Formats: sequence, structure tokens, C-alpha cells
Amino acid sequence: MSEIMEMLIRRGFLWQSFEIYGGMAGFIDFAPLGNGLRRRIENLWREMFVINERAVEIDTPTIGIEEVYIASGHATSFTDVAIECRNCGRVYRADHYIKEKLGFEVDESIEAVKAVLQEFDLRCECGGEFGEPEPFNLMFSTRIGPGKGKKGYLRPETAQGIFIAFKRLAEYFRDRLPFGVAQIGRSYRNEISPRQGVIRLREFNQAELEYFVHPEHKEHPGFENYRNEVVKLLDKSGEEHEISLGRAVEEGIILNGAIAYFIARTKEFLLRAGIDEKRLRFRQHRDDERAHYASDCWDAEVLTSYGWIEVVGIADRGCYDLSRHSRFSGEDLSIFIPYREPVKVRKKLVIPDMGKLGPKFRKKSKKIADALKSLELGESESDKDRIVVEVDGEKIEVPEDCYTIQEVEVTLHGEKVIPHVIEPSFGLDRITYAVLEHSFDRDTVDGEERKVLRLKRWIAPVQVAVLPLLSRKPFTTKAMEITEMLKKSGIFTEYDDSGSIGRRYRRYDEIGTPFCVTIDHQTFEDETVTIRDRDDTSQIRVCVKDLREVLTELLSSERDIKEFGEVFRG
RNA sequence: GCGCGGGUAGUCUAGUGGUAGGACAACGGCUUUCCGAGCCGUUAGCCCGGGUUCAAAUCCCGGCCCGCGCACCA
Repeated sequence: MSEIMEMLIRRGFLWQSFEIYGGMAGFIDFAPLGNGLRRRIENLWREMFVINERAVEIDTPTIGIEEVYIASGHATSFTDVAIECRNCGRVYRADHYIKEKLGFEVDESIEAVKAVLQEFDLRCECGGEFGEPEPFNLMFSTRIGPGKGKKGYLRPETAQGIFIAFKRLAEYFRDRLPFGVAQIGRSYRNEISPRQGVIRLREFNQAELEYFVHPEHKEHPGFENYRNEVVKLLDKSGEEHEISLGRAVEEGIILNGAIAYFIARTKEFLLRAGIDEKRLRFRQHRDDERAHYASDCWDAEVLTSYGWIEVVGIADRGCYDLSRHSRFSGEDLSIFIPYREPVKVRKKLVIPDMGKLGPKFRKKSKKIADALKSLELGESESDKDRIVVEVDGEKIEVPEDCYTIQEVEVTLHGEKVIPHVIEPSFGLDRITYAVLEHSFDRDTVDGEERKVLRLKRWIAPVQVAVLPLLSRKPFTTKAMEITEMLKKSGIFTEYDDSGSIGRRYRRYDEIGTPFCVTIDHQTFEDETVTIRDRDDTSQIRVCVKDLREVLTELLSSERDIKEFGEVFRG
């Protein structure tokens, strides 16, 4: 176990779930300090991606009914067909194995795979025969209600809950684009082999923003502020750029301004959370790597002891999700966008003659009529002597005498569009872990090595520790009094009188507490206490009556404590 | 899922068939105690299940977990 993991467990950041029953891979408990840290990172995210955007936050169920994931594509594309060797027990993804050995694509269905196995007598590399192909779905399934119940899945991402509520959300935003909808919560993936501590979990925390934009204006009003921001980009061909975001969009490296804007905000967020800029990069998905719904996707990756890991994905999901849910639910999920000025358009309309259509096409005539009405004819098509329409997949020739063509002038006040969506999706567990790794440091104090967690002050789970120099009255009572006072002002404060003062300083250095307040002999002479800085162990003296104000200011900034009082024991 | 290695107090670790030992941490006490001080005391452990044996932390089988490699990661 790495030194940092050892500390995180011992000090109460992360614990193995179900530990007394032997544990289960892919699940962790957020212990007191880890929970505090993650909550603070969540709040920073909320501040940056909800409060300071035209965005709202919602909370939808973690269980979804089957229909949702059939529409989203997860029920099928999230399922692999697996084949297992009867001899050596090795399991392959059927489509990959067939592609590799036989060189062609196969349908991802049990039947298709079975047929291929038989026809080509495909065998495992060890020479063994394969058993029956079996589906493996990366979603956890469950039953809702008694008896056989209704099939449901635990959500593999929070996003679908937002797409499903889109009609209500669009109305909430009074049909004005762009707007964003966020969700912070748990998602679930039944990983085949979870590894690497908290990096690949079966139950994890996401913070996702779905930012809905007009398909022809994929921009963000805030992008101007970030046009000159220089970022490290690794594009899909593997080329590295150190380039301003404005130029990256102009040169077509980044597909649009909205993605670029969120890359900038993501960078800002990660740095404020405590990620080391030198260990941060943005990497574009290769064409063969992108998910089925995305047209461009950039990952924020951070360098950890596990290598470069993805902590944020920023994808242009286009209109994929809304279109799919519209199709599968039958609901109109478009937004009506009015033109500035109404536009008059000359149109050629096809008017079906039901008197002729009816007897000729019988049951199909209604659908044929609808198809005719929805046709948009160009100039050249008006003089054709028949029209071909497609009804239920069948091409039907409609003779000239069944319709008339009328040229009319219509006034268009706007158009219906299905918005596109730009999705920044954050893995909170990974970010929390990476922040811990990047904050973990050691240095030397008085010739002795010290472990110190250099968390950003506003992120630390314990912000202030109040320590009586001596663990007896009146030091203890005064310290407890001050602890209560700080807690009442909303500062996460801990009181600790156990062990020598040096030992206690080390304890709080290790968990990243930015400031220790010490009550010493002088406190009883002049009502002052010391504030000690975690990073350089320096101390100042401040009056107890100013303590709350000084600490509040220090905790929300990176100002030097020496600005706030006289140096003590310098 | 496969292969290799591992699993002993909270943490790290000694222990190759015969009474489980240490260090650190934690807790209580003593010490006018500002950077892991000292002294005394206390708490606390062989991953789980089965087998072999008079006797298993130790040997065998299965499971779970951890690490590494392969595979997987919409």
C-alpha cells in the first residue's frame, strides 16, 4: 500500500466498505475527513457551475425504468457479449475477439456471435472450445415493485434524469436558450474488475452539468473572459499544444466556444480545489474512442501515482439524447425559437385528395396523406407526374391525380429546434483523491521530517484546531470556550488537548488543517492567542476578540498570517 | 475474468507445525509542556470457511480483499 493510502485510511479519509465482512471491490466509505473534503469540493463546484451560471440544480432518482436506458442506448451499447473458454476459463469480449481473429465486425447479439462461433469453429488461444455466449451489462439491474415487478437499472450517469425532465426544465427557463441543469449524485457501473483504490468504483459520485444551447450558436456568453487563457492541450492525433483557448477554437482544435469555455472553467475549478497545474492536461478523445453520442470530447486528466487519470469529461453530446427520448417517448422535446422578424416564405404544399387516395390505398391512405402534407417541394419537383413517399419503410408511388400542388405564402414566426447539449461531467471521487495526492508533502521542521497535507484553506475538512498549551485548567476551559465561539461562526473547528503540543501540531499538519490556535500563559495576561500556519509553522499573536474575523479572512484567501498580527517566537 | 505475489493489533512489522512478539499510534496518569520528549499503566491482532494433524498464523482446498501484468473501462 502506498504511503498516502496508508495515511488516508489511518487518519479517516477513506475506508474499505463492508470491511468486517471481508470487503467488496469497487466500494469505499467516505470516512469523516474524506467526506468533509468531498463535500467542500462539491460546494466549490456548485458555486462555479450552478450559482455562477444560468443554471439550476435538480435531484432525480438513482433507479431508472428500463425505457430510459433503451432510449439512451445504454441497455444495448452498454452490454457486451462475452464468451468464456471451457478449458482455461478466459473471458473475451466476443466482438473484439472475432474482429481480431477473423477480421470482421459481428452484430452484438447472442445469436450472431453463436452463429459465428459455430461456422468458423472459433477457439480460444489455448485451443479450448467456447461455451454459450452470454450478455454482460455494465448496469446494475433491479426489479421495482412486488412479484416479477418492473425492470429497472441503477443509473450509470446522472445526465439521463435531466434529459427526461427536459420539457419541464425548458418551461422553467421560459424557453430561452442557453440554460444549464446540474445534478450531483451517485451513479453505478458494474465494473468487471475495479482496481486502483478509489479510481474505479462501482458506486461513485458525479457532478454533471447539461448546458443546453442553440445548435447553431454553440457558444457561451462568458467565453470572452477566457479567450486568452492558455491551456495545455493534447489533441486527438496526439499533438500537444500550449495555446490560448481563443486560438484553439479559431484553429478548429476545439470544436466550439462552449466546449472551450467549460475547459477554462474546469481548469479554474480544479486549481481552486487544489490540483497542481503542472500535473493537469486536457486530452481530446480519438475518433474511435468517443462515445456513441459525442461529436467532440475533452478529458481533464491529472497525473497521479496511477498515471494520467481522467477526472472530468467535457463532451458535445449534440441532440442525441433529446432526440432519442423524443422518439422513444413520443414527446416533443424541441424548443420554439422565435425569429427577430417574422419571415414570409413561399411554399409549395401538396394537398392530398382523399376521395382518390382512400379507395386506392385503403388502410394506408391516412399515413400516405400525412406523408404528402409534410413534404417540402423544391422548384424542380413541382412538375413531376408522381410522388414517391415512404410509409412504414415501404416506398409508395402516388399518381398525379391523387393530389394537387398549391403555392402559398406562409408567415414563419420562428422554428422548433432540438437544443444541443454541452456536458461537463466531473468524477468527484477521483478529484477528491487527486487533490489529496497533489497536496501530500513532506518537509523538515527542526531537523525532523514532517508529513503535511497542503490542502487549499477553503477545502480543508478541519479548518482550525484549538489547542491548550497545557492540558489542565484554566488552559482547557479557555480553549473550549474559544472552540465554541469559532464553531458558532461556522468554522469547522476541533478542540484537542491530548499529547504534547508538538505532537498535536503534527497531527493537524497531517490532515491538512491550515491553522492551529494555541492558548498559552500569555493568553491570561493580555487576552491574546497564537495562530500557527500549517505550511511554514510560523506563529502570530492576535486578540481573542479579533480571532473570528481574522480566521474567516485567512480561510477564504491565501494571505500571509503575518499581515494580521505580530510574529510570535519568530 | 485469467496469471503471478501478498493478507498477523488502528498502522507498520517478527514469527516455516508446539504458550503470537515488537515499534509507532490511541487511551489513562506523572512532568509550568510551543513543534512526533520522557516515565508508569491500559486497550488491541493471525481475512473468512473447510480439510490434514494430538496440535495450524504456519501445510492443502475454496472464497473474499489488496498489489502487479493481461483483458475490460458505453
